[in-house]
Amino acid sequence: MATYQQLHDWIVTPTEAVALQQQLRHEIRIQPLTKPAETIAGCDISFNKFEETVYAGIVVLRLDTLEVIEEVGVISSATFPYVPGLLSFREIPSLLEAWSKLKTEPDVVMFDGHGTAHPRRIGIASHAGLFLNRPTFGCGKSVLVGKYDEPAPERGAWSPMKHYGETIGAALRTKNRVNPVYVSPGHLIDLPTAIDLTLRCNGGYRIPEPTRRTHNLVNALRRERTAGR
DNA sequence: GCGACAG
DNA sequence: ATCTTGTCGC
Repeated sequence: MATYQQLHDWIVTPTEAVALQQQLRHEIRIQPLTKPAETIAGCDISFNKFEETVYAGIVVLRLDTLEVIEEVGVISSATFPYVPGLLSFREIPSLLEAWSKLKTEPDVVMFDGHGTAHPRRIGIASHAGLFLNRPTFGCGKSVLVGKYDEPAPERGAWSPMKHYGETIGAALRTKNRVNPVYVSPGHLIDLPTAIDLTLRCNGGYRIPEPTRRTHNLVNALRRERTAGR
């Protein structure tokens, strides 16, 4: 089974969560990959509004063919509320449960959210990367912080996201004439590599395959386990 | 002080 | 995030 490091407790108050981020941000490493990646995993959770039950899942695919190698889904519970900037405290606990059930060890992990494109430079992708101790990056559908110039309309075009003068990520076009996705490194990876991997996960949709497939998985799980109430 | 605000 | 049908545009 896949393992991870339990760096700290998840039962914290919003104030303590921010303090933890300020402490953990210094451990994040933005650098090229140490070894070429052959497999990539997507992570996501689904839930019914107003309910604490969450359906978390992870789908692992081969980078060259995008064929699914493994997928796991778990039914868990999220106690921490959704607070902009503190998403990791709501989603990571359940995702770690799913992670522990994996038989395969993904070379890199993609998250539905941001990495360094965060007010304190430690979004869910960066935070999870520290626990998983492996390359991670974020690919979100909307911006949390940062400004950018509209990239060219063709797939592959991108422009840097800036925040307080620094480049924190990129607005990347994954499909012609369609809104861009927002890519940012999480941990043990750099922006150019994160952009490259995102483009390599093309399935013809705006959302890259790891995230898209996982989203479908957890939604199916939620609906079947919620069908009759 | 007034907005903005990943999923 | 989730709730939902049709509709405008390439």
